[in-house]
Amino acid sequence: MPPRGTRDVLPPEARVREHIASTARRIFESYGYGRIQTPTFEETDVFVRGVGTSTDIVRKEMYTFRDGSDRSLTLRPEGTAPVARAFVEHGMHKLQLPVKLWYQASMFRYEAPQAGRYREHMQLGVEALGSDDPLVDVEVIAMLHDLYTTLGVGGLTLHVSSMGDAESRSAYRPLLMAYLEAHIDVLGPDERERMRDNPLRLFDSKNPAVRELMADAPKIVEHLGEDAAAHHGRVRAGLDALGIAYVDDPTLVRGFDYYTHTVFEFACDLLGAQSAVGGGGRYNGLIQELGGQPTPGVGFGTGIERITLALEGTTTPERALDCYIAIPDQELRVTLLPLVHSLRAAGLRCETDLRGRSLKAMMRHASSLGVATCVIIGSREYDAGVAAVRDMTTGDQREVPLDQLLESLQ
RNA sequence: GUGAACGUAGCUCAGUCGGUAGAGCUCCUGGUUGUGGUCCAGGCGGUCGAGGGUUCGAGUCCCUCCGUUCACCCCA
Repeated sequence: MPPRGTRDVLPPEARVREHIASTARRIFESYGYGRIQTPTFEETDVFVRGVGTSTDIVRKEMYTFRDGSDRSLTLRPEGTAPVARAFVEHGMHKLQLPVKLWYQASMFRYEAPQAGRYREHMQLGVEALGSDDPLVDVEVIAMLHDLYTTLGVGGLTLHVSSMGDAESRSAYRPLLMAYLEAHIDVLGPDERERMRDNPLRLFDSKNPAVRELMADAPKIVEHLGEDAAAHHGRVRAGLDALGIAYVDDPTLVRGFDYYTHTVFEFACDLLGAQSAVGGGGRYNGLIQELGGQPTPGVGFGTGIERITLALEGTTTPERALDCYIAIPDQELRVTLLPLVHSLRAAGLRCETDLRGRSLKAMMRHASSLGVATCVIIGSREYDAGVAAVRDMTTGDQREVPLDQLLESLQ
C-alpha cells in the first residue's frame, strides 16, 4: 500500500492527466505565460509568512521536517508563496510587468483523505505579478474558464467576490465583529475561536444556525472603499464583456490570508463535498510580506485529480498504439528487429510480441490492444519480400512490399 | 482531528445459523497446418486488510490497529 492519502496513477488515468496538462499548457502559453519550476520543499518560513498563521494549512497541515543541518523545511502545500519567493529572489520586478508564470507541481497537505482530497495532489496554476489592473484578474479567470471549457468539464459554477483592500477591511471588520458579538450565543466554541482568528471564514460554515446568522451579517462586498469597489466593478465588467457567467457570492471566502480584492472559485456539482475544482484571487500584500518591493499579484490553482473526477466517463483518451507487428517465427523476430525499430523511429507506435506467442495468441493480443492495423511477417511473407497488412476493423488483408511498408502505414 | 459505513482473486462482487473459499470479467492454453473480436472447453489466480481473542472449529462473533469511502472541518 502507498502511504495514506497518496496513490499510484496507472497508464489509463495517466493518459487523462496528460491530456489535461497538455491542454492547460497550450492555453497558458497562448496567453503568454511561461513555466516556472520551484523546489518541492522550501524553508518553512516561506509558507508561514506567505500563507499566514491563521490558516489551517500552516496550523496543522504542513509536512515540516528538519534536515541534517537542523534547517526547518516544508513540503510545498500550495503554489503561490514559492512563486512569489522566486519573484523576489530573481529581481523579477525589473522585468516587463506583469510577469506571467504558470506551474504544474505536487502539493502536500496533511489532511483527512477523501475522494478528491489527497495528501499529495497535482496542481496547475498561474500567477501574474506586478500589475494591479483589474483586467489581469479578468485574464486569469478567463484562462481557467477556457481550460474547463476546452476540456469539457460540466456542472461548473463560477463564484466571484471581493475581499477589498486594507482600508476596506479595517473599516469593515468592526462592523462584522459588532454583529457577531451581538449574536455570540449562536456560535459554538470552535466558531468563537474562528471569529477571533479570521471572522470572514464564518461565512464558509455549513452549520445551519451559523449560515442563517451570516446571511444577515454585513458583507464586505457591500462595504468596499471607493478604490476597491471600482476594482471589483471593472472585474465584473470584464467578465460580462467576455460572456463568462458567474454568481456574486458575498460569502465566498478563501483559506489563505494573502487574498485582497478579487477572489473566485469554480465549484463543480459532480464532486460531492470536495466541490472546488479550482480557485484563486488577488494578493497585493504577499510579495512585500516575503521581503520584496510592494508588488500586486493575482493567480489561481486547479487540481488535476478533481478535474479528472469531474471528467469521469466523458473523455475518450486517444488510442495509444498505431499498429501491431506479428512475427510468427522465432528467427525472424531477431532478423526483423531493425525493421520494427525503423517504424518506431519514423514515429509509428508499434507493439510486438515479447513472449514467444503463437500467431493466434499474437492476433488476440493485437485485438485486445485495440490497434487499427496488424502487420504479419512470417517466413512465407519474408521470403517473398512482403508483409501482410491486416485492417483489424474490417478484417481486410493485403500484401505490401517490405520496402513500402512504412509509407503504407503512415 | 470528530462521527459513520465498508475491507473476500488483478477488477466487480456472492458467501445462509460459526462447519472443506465461490461466480462473472480479465489473463493463459486448446477447439488439426499461420490469423483476432463471438462461441465452447480447460487452466492460472486467495495470508478472506493486519494482529489478537472466544470456540472442537472463525471469511462469519469480540477487541485493537491499518486502509478506503461518506459527512464535519478544510480545500484543489
